[in-house]
Amino acid sequence: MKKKVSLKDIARELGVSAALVSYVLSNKEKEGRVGKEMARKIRETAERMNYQPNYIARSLRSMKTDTIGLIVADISNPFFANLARIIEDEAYRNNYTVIIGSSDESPSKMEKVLNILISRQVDGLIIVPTEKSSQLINLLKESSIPFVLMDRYFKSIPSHCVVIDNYQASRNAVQYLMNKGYKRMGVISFRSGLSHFKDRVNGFREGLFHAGIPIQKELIKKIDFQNIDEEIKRGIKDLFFNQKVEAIYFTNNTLATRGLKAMFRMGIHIPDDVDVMAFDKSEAYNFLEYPVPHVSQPIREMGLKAVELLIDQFDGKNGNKIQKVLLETKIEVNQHIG
Amino acid sequence: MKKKVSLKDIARELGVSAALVSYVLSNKEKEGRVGKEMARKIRETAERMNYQPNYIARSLRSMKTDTIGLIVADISNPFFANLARIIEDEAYRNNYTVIIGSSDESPSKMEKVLNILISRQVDGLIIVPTEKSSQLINLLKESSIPFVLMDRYFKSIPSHCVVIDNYQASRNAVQYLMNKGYKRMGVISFRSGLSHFKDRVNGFREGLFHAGIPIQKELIKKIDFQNIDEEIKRGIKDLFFNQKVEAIYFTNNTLATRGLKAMFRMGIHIPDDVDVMAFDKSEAYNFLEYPVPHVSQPIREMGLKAVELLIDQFDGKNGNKIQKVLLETKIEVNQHIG
DNA sequence: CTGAAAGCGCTTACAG
DNA sequence: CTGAAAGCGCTTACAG
Repeated sequence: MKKKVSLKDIARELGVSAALVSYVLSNKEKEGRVGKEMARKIRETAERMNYQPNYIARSLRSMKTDTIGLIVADISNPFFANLARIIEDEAYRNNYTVIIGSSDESPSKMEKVLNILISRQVDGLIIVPTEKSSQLINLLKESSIPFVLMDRYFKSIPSHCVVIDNYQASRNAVQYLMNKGYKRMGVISFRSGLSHFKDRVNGFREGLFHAGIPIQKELIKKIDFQNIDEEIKRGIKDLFFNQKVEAIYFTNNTLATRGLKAMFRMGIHIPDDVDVMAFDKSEAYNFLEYPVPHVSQPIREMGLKAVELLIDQFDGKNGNKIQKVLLETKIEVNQHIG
Repeated sequence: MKKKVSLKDIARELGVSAALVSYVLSNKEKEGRVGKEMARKIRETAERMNYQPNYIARSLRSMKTDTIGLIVADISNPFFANLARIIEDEAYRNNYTVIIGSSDESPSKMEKVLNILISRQVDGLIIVPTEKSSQLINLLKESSIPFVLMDRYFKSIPSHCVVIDNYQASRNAVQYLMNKGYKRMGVISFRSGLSHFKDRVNGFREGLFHAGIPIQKELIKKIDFQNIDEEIKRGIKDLFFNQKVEAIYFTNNTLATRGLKAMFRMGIHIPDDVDVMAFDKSEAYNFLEYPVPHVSQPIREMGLKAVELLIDQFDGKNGNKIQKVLLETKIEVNQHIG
C-alpha cells in the first residue's frame, strides 16, 4: 500500500510551505501571488510525485463535496435509467459526481435514501418524489439544501422542478384519437395519488368532455402497482368486450407494454379490433405490426434542465425565485431504435 | 441557512469533552468507557439538537468514505441498469453508497471516470472494463485500491472478478439448437476484442465443431458498434437468403432485439422460415408469436457477488487470494415480464 | 470514568 | 513574493 503524496510532501521536497503549493495547484485566481519560477517547480514536482489532491480534505474545508444526489423511483426502469444517464453526463461535465438511490415509490424508503445522501453531504439533490412524500419535501425545503424535483411535483409546495405538461399531453393524445374518428375510448392508468398520473387521466377526461363526449366511469381503469398483469387483463377485457371501446389509452410505458402484451396474448388485433395510444416510448413497440402512437417525453431536456436548475442554485443565480420548468411533449407515431 | 450542529456543540451544551460525545455516538465498542448516565444524556441531547454526523470529517480521519464506485458501459442499457440496481441495494444494505459512471465502451472515457472516482476516494470499485483497458486495470492493481471486475475480465491479468461462463453458455445454446435438428446455423456478434463476445462466438464455433459440423466463415457475422442496424440487416439477409441457415444465434440483447426487429420488418417468419436463439433476455421477446429461447444471465447473483467480493477485500478476507467467480447461465424459453 | 491534544489534508485570512 | 497559523469536524492514543 503506497502512501499517497500530500501537499506537505511536495512542500517538504521543495523546502517551501504547504500554503504555497496549495496556491499554485488549486487556487487559480491567486496564483499570481507566487513567483513564476517557483510555480513551475511546484507543478513539476507535483507531476513527478504523482500528486492527487485529497477531495475529502478539500471538502471538509470548503463545505462542498461536488456531489449530486439523485433519487429516482427505480434505476432499473428504462425511463429513469435514461434520465440518470443524461444527468450523469451533465453532472460530470460540470465537475460533479452523482450518487444514486432508488425509492421504489415508497415514501419511507425515499426518506431513508434522502437521509443517507444528506449525511453524505451532497451539495444538492435531484429527486423524483414518491407519492405521499410532500411532508418530506417540506422538511427538505427547511433544511435549505438545494434540490430540484423532477417528473413529478406537489402543487401545494412551491419548489424548483422540471416536469412535463401531463395534462396538455393527454389532451393532445385524446385529440389525436378523436381526429381518427373515435368517440368511445377507455384509459388505463395507475391507482395513484401522484400528480402526473392524475393529470394524465384528467387531460383525457376533459379532452373528451370538451368534445361533448359523455364520460363514463367504467371507461377509466385504475390499476394497482401490486397486481399489474392481472388487473390489466381484466381492464382490457372489460373495455373491449363489454364497453366496446374503439381505442385504449395507456398512461405510461409499463402499462402500455404489459397491456399490449396482454392484448397480443388475447388475440386482439390492433388497430382493427381496437386502436391504442401510449404514454412514453418503448422498444417493444417495434415488434407490433402496427406502429404505436405515443406521447414522447423530452427526456434529454428534462435531465439537462434539472442539473442546470440545481447548479444555478449553487451559484445563487435567479435569486430566491422558484424556477418551475414545464416542458412540452409531442406525439410520435414511428419509433426508431437507438 | 441553519448551521449544522457538531459534536462540539453537544459537548458544550453538556459541559463535557467532544471526545466523550464521540465515544458515545460513534465508537460503539468503547462506549463502555462512558458512564451510563452521561451516555444517556449525550444521546438525548444529540437527538434533541438533531445531530447529524459529518461524514466528510469522519472520512478524513478514518481514510474511508463508505462509497463504492461503479463503472459500467452505459447505465441506460437495461442489462447494466438492472445490475446497477442490484448493486445499489446491496451496497446500501452494507452501509455503502454508490457513485456511478459510464464508459461508453471507450477506454479513454473509462480512464477519465476511473480517475474521478479514485480522486473522490471511493473505498473500492466495481468495474465493467472496456475493450483495450487492460493497461488501465494493471495500473489500478498497482494502486492497491480494491476492485472487482464484472461481466468481463482479462485472462492475462489475475484479478477479482465475477463473470459468467460465456463459452459454456454458447456451447449449451448450440446444443439446444442442434437438439432441434438444425445443422446449418449462423451467428451474429459484435466485432469486438472483449473476452465475453469472443467466448460466445468460440463456444458456438466449437460446439458445431465437436458435433462434426463444418464451420464456415460466412456463417459468422461480426457487427460494428457504430452501424448496427445497417450491418445487422445485411448479415441477416446473407445468412437467410444466401447461406440458407436454419437458425441464427444473437450474442447479446442489443443484437437480438435489433435483429428480430429487422427480421420482422423483412417479413421473415420465426421459426418457420428460420429459428433463432438469443443471449440475454429482453422485454421485446414478449411481442413475438414465437417465444425466443435465450441464454439467461444470473444478474442478481452477479451483482450480489461483486459487492461481496469487494467488501471481502475491505475486510481483508480471503487473504490476498484472487477470487474469480464463474457463474452458470441457463437457457430459458418462456419469458415473464416483471 | 473523563479530558486535553494531536492529527487527517487541505484552504485562506493574516502578517510580513 | 512567501510563511506561520488557524480551523473544517471528527477520532483515538495517551494520560490521569
